Amino acid sequence: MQVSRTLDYAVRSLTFMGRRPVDMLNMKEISDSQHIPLNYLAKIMRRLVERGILKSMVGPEGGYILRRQPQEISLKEIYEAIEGEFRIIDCMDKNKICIFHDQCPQLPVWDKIKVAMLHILESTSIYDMIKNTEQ
Amino acid sequence: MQVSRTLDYAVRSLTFMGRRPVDMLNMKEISDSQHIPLNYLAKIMRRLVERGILKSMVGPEGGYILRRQPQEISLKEIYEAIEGEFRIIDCMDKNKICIFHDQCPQLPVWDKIKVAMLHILESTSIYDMIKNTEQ
DNA sequence: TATATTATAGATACATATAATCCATAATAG
DNA sequence: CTATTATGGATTATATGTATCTATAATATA
Repeated sequence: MQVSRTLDYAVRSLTFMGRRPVDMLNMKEISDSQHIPLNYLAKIMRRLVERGILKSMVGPEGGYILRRQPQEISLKEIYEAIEGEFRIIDCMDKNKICIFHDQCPQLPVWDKIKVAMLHILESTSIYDMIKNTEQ
Repeated sequence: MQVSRTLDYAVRSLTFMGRRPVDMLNMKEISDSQHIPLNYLAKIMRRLVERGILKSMVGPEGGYILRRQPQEISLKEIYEAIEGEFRIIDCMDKNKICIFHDQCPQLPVWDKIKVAMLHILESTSIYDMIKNTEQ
């Protein structure tokens, strides 16, 4: 029940970029400043581009830039870009039905937790996180 | 960010036992009815005994029984018996300080989620879960 | 047009955690 | 005494997460 390092890397990069939302930043700048292995960051950035969170440009002076305002990018989107659909136990997936599924005593609790978490993830934007550390 | 199968096994076993709170049940009964590998269940049971959730008796007619009423055992206790202290990101642990710790934009969000989850885990007992599936 | 710089793509390797198995031992009811 | 049950620790297997490597495609600018 832990936030993966990969998600941490993604959030780190995006909050860093959110502080300079008009600059095109290349992977090396992000990798160096945020202490993320360059090649690993490359894979993360691709997912964020695919998801429509970032725009990329190849070539000299190229790099990445947020596609939308920091206020318009939620933590839920970032989570889903990295981890896929939000689900805290496999059997929430209709395809992975367990024999106890229909009479499972636990499922309502996990669902309640899921709803509470999703609410926080949805209502938190990159901007909100940046504010956290600005005085 | 997923509930481990081990925790699922533990909750499954305890809700099963909570339905027959006065019977001494042996591992084989639990393992068979709940579809949990016997030897793996043995390790789980030990942790629940150590934690004071179960009482065990060795020998013929031995087995396990809840130490307290189902209403008195929270999901949080079960979680902690299996996974240790509740923490959704490593840097919440004082020993694993990250260089960004003091000015981390993410930490307040993860903490908010942690608090919300803990609240649900604390306020849910074995009895509450059993009720979920009784008509 | 050539070159240096940057992202993209996929394959591969490595590390760590989770899940499962196995075997020997201790306790105890009958 | 014997069969039954839990205990304890060692070991193995599997899955997932993390990291690395190499080659390729795009493009600014000299």
